[in-house]
Amino acid sequence: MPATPRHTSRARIEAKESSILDAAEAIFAKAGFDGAKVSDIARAASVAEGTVYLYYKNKQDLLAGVVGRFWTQLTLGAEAAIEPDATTREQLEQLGRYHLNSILDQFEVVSLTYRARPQQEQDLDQVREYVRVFDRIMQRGVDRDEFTKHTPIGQLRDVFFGTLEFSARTLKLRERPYDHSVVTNLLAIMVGSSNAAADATKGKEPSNGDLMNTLKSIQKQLTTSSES
Amino acid sequence: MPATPRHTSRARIEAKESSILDAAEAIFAKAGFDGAKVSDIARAASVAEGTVYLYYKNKQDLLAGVVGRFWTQLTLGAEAAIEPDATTREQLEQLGRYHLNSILDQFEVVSLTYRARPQQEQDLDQVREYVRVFDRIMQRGVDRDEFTKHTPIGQLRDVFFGTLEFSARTLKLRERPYDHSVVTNLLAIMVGSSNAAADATKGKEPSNGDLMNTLKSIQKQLTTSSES
DNA sequence: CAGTTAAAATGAGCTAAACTCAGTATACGA
DNA sequence: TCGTATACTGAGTTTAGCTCATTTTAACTG
Repeated sequence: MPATPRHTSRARIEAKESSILDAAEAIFAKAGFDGAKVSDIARAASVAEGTVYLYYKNKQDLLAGVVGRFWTQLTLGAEAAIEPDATTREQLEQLGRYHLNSILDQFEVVSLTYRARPQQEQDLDQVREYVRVFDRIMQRGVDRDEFTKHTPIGQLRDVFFGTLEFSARTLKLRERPYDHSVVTNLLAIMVGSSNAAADATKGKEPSNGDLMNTLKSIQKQLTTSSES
Repeated sequence: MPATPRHTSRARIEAKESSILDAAEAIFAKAGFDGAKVSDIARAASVAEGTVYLYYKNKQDLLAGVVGRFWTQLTLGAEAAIEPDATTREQLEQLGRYHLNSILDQFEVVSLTYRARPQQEQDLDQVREYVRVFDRIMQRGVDRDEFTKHTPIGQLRDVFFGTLEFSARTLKLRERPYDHSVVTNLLAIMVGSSNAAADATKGKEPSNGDLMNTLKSIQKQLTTSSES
C-alpha cells in the first residue's frame, strides 16, 4: 500500500454514502423492509443499483446502516437532553421524555430495528451504546447514595425501555400523541420503589423499604460527615 | 349453496391445515421468516407447494396463521395457570411466571410476531385477546378495592408486558435461564407503587410524599454539603 | 495540459424463490 | 360403478436481489 493512496477523497465518499442512507431511510420508512426495492432506493439516491452494493454488501446490511445511524444520533440527542447537574430523578425524566418523543416521532425507523437483527443475533452495537446512557444515570444515582448498592440496574433498564416502547406502540395504535403521564407514572413506579425491587432481590419484605433505606442512608451520611 | 356441500369432511381439512401450520412453525422457528422457503415448508408437511397457497394466500398470511395460533394457545395456558381464588397480587405473579417462562421457551415464535404485523398494521387479534387476561386480573383488583379506581390499567399493562419482554430478551442475550427475580421485582414495583402511579395520574405528589420528600431533600443537602 | 491508471460507477443479465394455473387425482353421492 | 365437484399438483412465470464485464471519472505525473 502506498502512503498516498491514489483516489478516494474522504468527504466525497462520505457524502455519497450518506445520500444513499438518506434515500434508504426514506424508502424503508415508507414501504417497510420487504416493500422497499433496492432499485427504488438507488433511483432516489441518484445512483445505479450496483453502486448501492459497493457501499453495502446486501439489502440487510443497508438496513443495518440506516438503523445504526439512527441509534447513534439518538445517543447524541439523549446526552444533549440531559442536564449534568440535575438530580437522578430529573435526569431519568429527561431521558424518558426524550426517548418517548423520539420513538413516537420516528416510529417507522424504530420498527425497522427488529428487522436489522435477523435471527437470534446479537443486538446492534449502536443500541447497546444507547442504553448505556440510562446505565450511567443510574450508576451515578447509586454512587450518590440516592439508591442502594443493591439496585438492580439491569432489570430497571428493562423496565424503563420496555415500558416506554410498549407505551409508544399503544399510543400509535390509538393514534394518540406524546403523553407525558406515561413518563411521570413510570418514574413514580421506578423511583418510588426501586428500593422495593432491591429488597425483593435480597429476599426482604418489599414494603416501606424505601423509607427505611433513606433513613439509613441519611444516618450513614451523618456518621461519616461527623467523623471527618 | 346446497344444504349438504359436496366434499370437505371437516376433520380432514383441519388436520391438513394443522399439519401445514406445524411444518411452517418448525421451519420458521429454525430459519426465520426470510430464511424459510415455502417449498421446504410444503415438503415438511408432505404436500405440494401449491397446496400451501390453497390454505394461505401468501407467505405472510401463513406466518400470521402460525403466530396467531401460538397466542391463542398462550391465552388458554395463561387462563389455566391462574387460580381464580388467589389474590390479585398472586394472580399477577402467576401470569408473570407463565408469561416469562413461555416467551423464553418459545422465543423464536415470539420474535416472529413482529414479522407478522408488516407495516404499521393493527396488532394481531390474538395478541389483543391475550393481554386482556391481564386487564381482567387488574379490573378485579380494582373492583375489590385492592387498587384505587384511578389505577391506570392500560399503562400498567405496558409496564408489565414491556418489562417482561425486554427482560426475556436480556436473558436470551446473556444465555441465562428463567429468572424468578424478574417477576418478583416487577411485582414489587407495580403493586408496591400502583397507588403512586394513580396519584401521579391525578396530579398529586407520589404517596408517602411529604415525609419522603422531606427526607430526600435533607439527604440531598447533606450530600452536597459533605461534598464541598 | 495531455496522458496514465486505478478506483468508482454502471446496468444488462443471472438466479432464486414467491406465487399461479392448467391439468390431474380423489372422494363422495347417486 | 360412474359422474362430478372439490382437492391437489408441480412446471412455468414473474419479480427483485445481486453480480460482474465494461465504461466513466478523477487524481497524479512528466
